[in-house]
Amino acid sequence: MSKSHFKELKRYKNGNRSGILKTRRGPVKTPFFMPCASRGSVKGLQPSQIIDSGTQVLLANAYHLHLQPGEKVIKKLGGLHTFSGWQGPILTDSGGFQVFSLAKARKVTEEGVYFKNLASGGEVLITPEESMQIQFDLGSDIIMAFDDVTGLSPTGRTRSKEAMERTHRWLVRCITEFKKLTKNSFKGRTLKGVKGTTLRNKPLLFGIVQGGLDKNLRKKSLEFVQSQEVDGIAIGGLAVGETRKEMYDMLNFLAPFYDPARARYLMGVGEPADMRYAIERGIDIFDCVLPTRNGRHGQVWITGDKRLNLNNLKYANDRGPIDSKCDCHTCKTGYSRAFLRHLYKVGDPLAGSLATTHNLRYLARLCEEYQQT
RNA sequence: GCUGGGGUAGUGAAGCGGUCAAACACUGCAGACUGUAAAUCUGCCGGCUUCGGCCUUCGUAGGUUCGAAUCCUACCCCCAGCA
Repeated sequence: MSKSHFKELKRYKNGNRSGILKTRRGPVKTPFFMPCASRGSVKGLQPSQIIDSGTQVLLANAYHLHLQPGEKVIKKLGGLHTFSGWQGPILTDSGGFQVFSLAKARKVTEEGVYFKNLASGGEVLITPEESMQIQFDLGSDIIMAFDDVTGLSPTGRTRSKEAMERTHRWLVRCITEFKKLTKNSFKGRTLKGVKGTTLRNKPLLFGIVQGGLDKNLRKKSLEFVQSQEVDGIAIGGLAVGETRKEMYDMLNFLAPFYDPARARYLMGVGEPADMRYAIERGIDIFDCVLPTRNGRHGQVWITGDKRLNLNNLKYANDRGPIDSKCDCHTCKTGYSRAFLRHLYKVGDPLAGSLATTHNLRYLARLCEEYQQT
């Protein structure tokens, strides 16, 4: 970390702030939401459509891209931006979340995590160092530390301390490897592919706070991560089975302790009400599968953070748009709820694309309400 | 017209004397989804229900039997082959 890559433009009384995160692919207004493009694409959408939604940054996944098609292939083909056609900033997740989501098929050791490749049956070891290498090869603009994520369902809260401590040890290893990988990345050098712009060629590195639902652990973890050479602070290990109240309590608790000079990223959260709550407690960045997955499954948000299931029979004759107050491409074009329902019923993937477009716009607009203009 | 095969819930399709309101699949209806093993998964899907059951169904009409979607008879349709 040379100097701060985050500029706070305005801080409001109730805790939220707006700012600019400077990435090597350009500045990004905060708060912002990143859709998941785990395997390189936001399912069903082209980059132009993603841009239209007001989306600034995508999230891709080191684990999934490592398995298929492999970071070496992507690197050879010019990096993930060239490969996928998305020229904006990309944040890559480290594979840490898969320690949780693929818990049935993995073994955690101090060295790293052994994952069973559920497609091929083989075993893959991801270490903190390898995660850094994968993300670096992909051409990530914001690299996430490799962490140990545990669930917080009522019966699965026993590993928080161990996971936090390992996450800290791994963070130190991540930083060492990150420095090694980026020692030839220069400030002020023009990045290939971004014409006419002079940007730093070095990606950012974010550390991740763990600690489960234990406030002492969380505070310790936050202090540890903030003591390290990281460009941003991520809150990990929330929205993984705990109650909404428990998550809110933690966000409230942590709010006073953040370093104002660094961006704060609440990982995995994307329910509008949760985002508002978090933004008002100082969070700048979000990602979540909800707008994309729910969109494919027929659920969309409408004004008031309410959900609507477009598969429902009651929309069969509804000639109105998803949300008459919405300025997304789907609503503005005039696609009716009836037509969208029909597309879901006949299994046309256009339904998912149109709904995803709407949902992404909904979250982007939510963030824009808080951004300094 | 003859010979053979067949008609089962919205569709396809099991069942071939009792444990059948009837497997399974699809469709239909509803729900879930928070750093994507997810265009996936779960529930319901004859009618009524105080959720314990009750009632009406397996082409139609009769019959055999304690008991039939399952056996017999007649009839009505469909399909294949022969005329």
